[in-house]
Amino acid sequence: MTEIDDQDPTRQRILQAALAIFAERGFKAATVRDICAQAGVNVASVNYYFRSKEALYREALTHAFQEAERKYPQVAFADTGLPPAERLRLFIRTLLLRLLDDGQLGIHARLMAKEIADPTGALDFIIDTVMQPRFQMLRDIVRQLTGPHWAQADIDRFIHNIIGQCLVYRHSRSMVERMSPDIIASPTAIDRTADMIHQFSLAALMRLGESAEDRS
Amino acid sequence: MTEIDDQDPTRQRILQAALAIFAERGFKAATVRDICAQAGVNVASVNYYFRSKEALYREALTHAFQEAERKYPQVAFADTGLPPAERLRLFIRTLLLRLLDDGQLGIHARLMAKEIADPTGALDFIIDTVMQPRFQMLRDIVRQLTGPHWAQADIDRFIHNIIGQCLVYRHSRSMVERMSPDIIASPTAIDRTADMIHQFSLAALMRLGESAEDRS
DNA sequence: GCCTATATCAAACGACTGTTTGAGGCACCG
DNA sequence: CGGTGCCTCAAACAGTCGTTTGATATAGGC
Repeated sequence: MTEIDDQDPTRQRILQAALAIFAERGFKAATVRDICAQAGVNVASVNYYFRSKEALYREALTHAFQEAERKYPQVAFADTGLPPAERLRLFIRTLLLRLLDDGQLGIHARLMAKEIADPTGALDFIIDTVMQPRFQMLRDIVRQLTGPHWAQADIDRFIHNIIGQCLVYRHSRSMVERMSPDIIASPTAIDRTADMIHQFSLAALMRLGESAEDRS
Repeated sequence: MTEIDDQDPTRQRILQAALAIFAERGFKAATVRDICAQAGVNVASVNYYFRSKEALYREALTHAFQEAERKYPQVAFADTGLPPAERLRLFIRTLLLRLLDDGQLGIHARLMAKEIADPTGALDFIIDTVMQPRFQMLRDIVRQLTGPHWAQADIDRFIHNIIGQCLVYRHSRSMVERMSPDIIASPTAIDRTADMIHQFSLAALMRLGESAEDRS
């Protein structure tokens, strides 16, 4: 929180507060007044430094992405030298930990999840430039694990299945905590959950790969 | 829409309109004026027939649940005479179809998804009376498929994984449609998607069951 | 000292929200 | 006919939202 010391502290303070509140409540439910209260500045400051709430939101999104890429690059996941099962494990683990981390680390993952659940159109360009290549990488990994016998549409279905297993712990967190209070209560439990998603998905992909091979 | 002809048509019209709009936008984003406009009644009618927007929401939720149970009971899923793999298939298929159905059939599933994603506390009692037994049934099914070697917490993780695979197609619909435009575009494609979630989950559970057996 | 640009502030604006009000319409009953 | 209860309506209410305004303070150049 106190890492950036620009020549413009109040602007940065607004940006940091906006990140936290947008990530927590989404674009529409977040209010300019709450952001300014958390930043300790006047309400008019948002429209002074940024032109509008929407422009602040866009800038917060791109800022969060650049910071995340700079500080926590998905380098291991992108390393094509690693075995595909290990790359899948790293992807799942990183995604889940970020989705459930309430601190600085998870902000951009939670922003993305909110934006995807209730799109404002503000980060279509981020989706095209960041998510598309990442999705393509998942396509390669999954295809390596299942073999060449599945259609592209089914490979994509597998990917959405895997991502969905991670997202459910954020989008349906209230339900998860009510039905199974222990499984995301501690860092150890979250680790185990990430591991289980990986084992679950890997087991599915390998068995489906084998059964598809049999049919050929 | 024109199935219920009570002695009180306008009250029913409000309820129907509320169901559609609440399911589409969630409690907070839905406005009383939009509901009344869709129902073709005055704005004051909501507070006349129901006491408040929140009371209307509660009544809409319970009404949706009773209607869904009456018209489309999860009877096949609950049939313990069926093999567990088939019961799992029916559960996944029914859930996904309801989540993606924009008509009357899917309203209560989409209402639930919205409520779980952004809880108002209005249906805690529904969760306890309806979801808990259903979740317990899933526990039995999954345990039958994996064998007795997994801890209860991990069984629960598998269940959330399965549910998450279905929910992602609603919560992240915009992302799914952007990355893979074809996989939920038609009823045929949705059928295939439901089938793939089932195959994916079944393969995972069986393989994890075998590997756990080996270790014992 | 004077001027200008930048920054901050309380206050207000207009649009929206859920809710309340009070006047009226209408059917029914004595 | 007069009255009673149920319903519907436009209008207004109080609150919140994002945004704008105009005043005020401060710092730097000449």
